[in-house]
Amino acid sequence: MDKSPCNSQDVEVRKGPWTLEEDLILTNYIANHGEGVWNSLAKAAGLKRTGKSCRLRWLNYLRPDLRRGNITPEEQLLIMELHAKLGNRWSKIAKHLPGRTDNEIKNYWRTRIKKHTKQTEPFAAGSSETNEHGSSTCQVSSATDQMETYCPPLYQGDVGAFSGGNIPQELNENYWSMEDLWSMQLLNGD
DNA sequence: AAGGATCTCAACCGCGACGGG
DNA sequence: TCCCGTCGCGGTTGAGATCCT
Repeated sequence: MDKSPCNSQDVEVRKGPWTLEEDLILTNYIANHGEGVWNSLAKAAGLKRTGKSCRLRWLNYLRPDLRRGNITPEEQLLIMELHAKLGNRWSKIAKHLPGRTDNEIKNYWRTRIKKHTKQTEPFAAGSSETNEHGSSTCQVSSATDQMETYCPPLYQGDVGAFSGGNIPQELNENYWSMEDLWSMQLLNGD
């Protein structure tokens, strides 16, 4: 469909970083006409971008109600809490954090977890055999999975910690308890 | 001061859901 | 009911910035 950039009739599609001029065009257009069907918006605004790209740029960068800058400790806690409940449903999590985007939260989470995983790697390596028989609540199938649904090794095999039975089954399988989150707070140290 | 390693974040990609014709 | 266009989401990548040795 859009895979033929040489097609003479199709306007060539720009990719990569947005220029200031493009930002201005998009912002002005939306200010005047509002958000709409993104594909036609891109064309109507005269941008050589896909509607998808315009949408992303607007939602993640240009929207006037965006809060840019450091995630506050309160927001951090909320993110952790919501991630424990919702998993990687970044857009859902973002809805609870006015002014923050799913992309921002996703990036924030991943870098945090990456850091945390590194910090605890020696432990994880040492206790890796615990996962072999699937005896813990964590289903680690790869390094990536470990990052996404990481369980602090201290709790591995210690399912009894959840014996209160308050954790819904589908959550119990992949996500952290609040205790985990609080302990991570301490590890982060900020 | 230089070079390498690591981190951060904007942007792209692929897929599934949804709605209209 | 099927097909097509569009949207929204989650995962991934790459470039620039920053830190470390």
